[in-house]
Amino acid sequence: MPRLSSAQRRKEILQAALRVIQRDGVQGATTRAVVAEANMPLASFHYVFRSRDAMIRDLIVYIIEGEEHAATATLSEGGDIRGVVRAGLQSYFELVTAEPNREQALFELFHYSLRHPELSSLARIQYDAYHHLAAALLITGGKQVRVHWQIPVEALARVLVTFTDGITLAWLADRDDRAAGITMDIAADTIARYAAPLGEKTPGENTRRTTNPTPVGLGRSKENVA
Amino acid sequence: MPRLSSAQRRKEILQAALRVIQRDGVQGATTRAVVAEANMPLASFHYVFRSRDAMIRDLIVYIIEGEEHAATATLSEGGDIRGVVRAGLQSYFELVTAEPNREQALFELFHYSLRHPELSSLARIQYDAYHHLAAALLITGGKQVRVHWQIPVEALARVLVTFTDGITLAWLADRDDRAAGITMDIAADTIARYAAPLGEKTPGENTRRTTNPTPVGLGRSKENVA
DNA sequence: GGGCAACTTGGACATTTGACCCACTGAGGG
DNA sequence: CCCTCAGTGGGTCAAATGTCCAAGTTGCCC
Repeated sequence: MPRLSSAQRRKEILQAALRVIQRDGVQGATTRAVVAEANMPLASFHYVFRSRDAMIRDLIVYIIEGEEHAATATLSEGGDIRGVVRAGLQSYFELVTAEPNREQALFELFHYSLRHPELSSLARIQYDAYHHLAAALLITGGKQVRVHWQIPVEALARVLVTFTDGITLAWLADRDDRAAGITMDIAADTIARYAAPLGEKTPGENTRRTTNPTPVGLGRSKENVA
Repeated sequence: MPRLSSAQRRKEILQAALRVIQRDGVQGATTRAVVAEANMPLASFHYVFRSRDAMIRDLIVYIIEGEEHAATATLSEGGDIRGVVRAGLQSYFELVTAEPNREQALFELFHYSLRHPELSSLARIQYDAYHHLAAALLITGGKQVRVHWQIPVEALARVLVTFTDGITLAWLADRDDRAAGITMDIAADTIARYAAPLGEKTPGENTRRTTNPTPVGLGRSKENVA
């Protein structure tokens, strides 16, 4: 076994752990399984990580960081906003079907975070990252086809993430590509409905746009929990 | 310890197991933890269930059956369709906030099913149940305010489940009631958009309805996996 | 070249956990 | 009254698992 820096070894262990979790789930990611996947002696594990829990924690952080990098390339060019959104959803979906185990792993890690109070902040961070990413995509996508959003992008971003989560879960359950496609059609319609050409004033009613969506944000809602 | 029928004992163990899972997660539902929760000797467990895995399997079935019963009472009366849908979402959401651990437990059990090939059929059954339930709600809800659905209810039902899943996940992560409310507003708009007054022909364009939603189901989609 | 810090590793240990076993109890039918 | 059988008790086993230590080894700085 070659001599490695702690940082390098740490990274290799994390990557091995992710592979194991994709294959066998979070439960399967025992210290022994991970070091076997990484081709290391068991003792190397605790040289780098204080405990298995600490490793999982670092893994989640590591994944979140990686997540933010990727996925900005899903934007197609040209067309109308509905088409852009639909294409973005499609390319996300193809990622899911190509690597379903990866998505499962992310969900499991998410629920793992929720279960462990000391990690629950990571669950929030994970979703904040998703929401920011979605908002960024909406903004650049909107600019690309010269529309603006009629409601705060944060709200729309949340809707987008809601769709991707829901679509992914249902597909993981029944692997029904066609049904997922239909849901994505509707999702694209829904998002596109809140776009308006850039020059247009907010409640513009001229072109082929629809009647104004019901004002949003006035729903009865309880207090926001800290 | 009173003498019980096998069926009764089975049920008590399953309920205890669910309580344990809500509290400590699927991992925490060891045979010993479950029988402790149920106030039974360990031997009773293996008297009723062949193995822990068999118990988990039965538990999932048990929960799915219970799920189908409940939740039909979430329909409010009167108003427009958008209001009915919104109110239904709200009452679902209040269920989630009241018992977040229950939802977490359901998700974890779902992912547990996905991980174990011999249980993966249960994952599909679980979502089929959700989709049927949602379709039934849409149908009765639609009748109540005298509208029909312009696209197959199966598709809309899937969208509804997509929303509830996504909303639940995001809320579990950040506990943001207000954001969830906004997403529900949009969800209600989205669903309501595919409703039309009962007398009206399909592509009716008279009242304050919007332009026709983009035809759905023509999206590019790959083959449907068995 | 010596020394020191960083790194590596082969075991070992305590716990937890699923599963099982076998003798025992008691209620109810014959 | 006896006998069957559901249910109990408590102990045992083997496997899996997280954690740790103390003895090695390597490379680099003085």
